[in-house]
Amino acid sequence: MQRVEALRADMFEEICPSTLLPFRIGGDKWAALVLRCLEDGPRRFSELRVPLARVSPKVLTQSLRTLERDGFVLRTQYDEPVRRVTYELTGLGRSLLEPMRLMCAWAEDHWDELLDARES
Amino acid sequence: MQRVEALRADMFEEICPSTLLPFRIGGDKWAALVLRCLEDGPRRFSELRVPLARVSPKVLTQSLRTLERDGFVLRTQYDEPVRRVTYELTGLGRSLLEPMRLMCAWAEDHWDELLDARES
DNA sequence: CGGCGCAGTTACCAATTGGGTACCGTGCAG
DNA sequence: CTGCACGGTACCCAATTGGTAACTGCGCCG
Repeated sequence: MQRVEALRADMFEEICPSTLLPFRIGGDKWAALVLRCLEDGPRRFSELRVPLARVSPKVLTQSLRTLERDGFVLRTQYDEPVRRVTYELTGLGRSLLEPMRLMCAWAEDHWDELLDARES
Repeated sequence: MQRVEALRADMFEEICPSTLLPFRIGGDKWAALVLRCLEDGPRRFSELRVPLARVSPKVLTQSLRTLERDGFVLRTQYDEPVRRVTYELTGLGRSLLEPMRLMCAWAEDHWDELLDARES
């Protein structure tokens, strides 16, 4: 009944030793990962916690609040008896995905050079 | 006799309320500006201080050292009797300029939306 | 009634970042 | 001999970031 696939717990297992990358997207450390989680549509808080298990609820909330404040994410609270909240990309947020992909492309292209530089 | 134009003191006067931008390039706050100063060729420490007058020498040194460590900038010390040091972009550093320009383009395109979001 | 899932919040703590001010040694120019 | 430009260091401090652990209130399930 779900419109899109669930997020996988290992979504960020292998990628992104992100300290190597000379880019940062969004205000804080986890913003880029959150944005990627929202690519396919709205997600609930607890859905986001699955791939971002390494991030404590407090920190995830912080990240989401900042993203909301800056207009990249829309938070919606449903007043069904049982509490439900979703987060989704705004137009502005979605427009960030393309630059993000370009940066990932850059990083892939220059991966070896980055590693070389760090070793010495 | 200088190969390229001097850097202007007002180079960064008007632009970049950079806290608005959802991007960060390089490890620290000033890295992006330093890279832009080196676009046209090697520069001496004191040349860099002109447009970056707001940045104390200590902080500028930090920034340059990080950029050097990460392989984006090459530091060269000349053993002429009078002390001379230059900084220039490496190939890797130069390759960062293009993504930087893309991000600036993105920022210009979405400037209004960014402002709107921040106001509310 | 007990406990669980949801969507957080609160209190507290440690590390990192960012920055100011002052100072240093060398080599010239006057 | 004095002083200045150069390319930084040394020392200290404040703010921000990132993080843990514990707790909250609500509704539901059994």
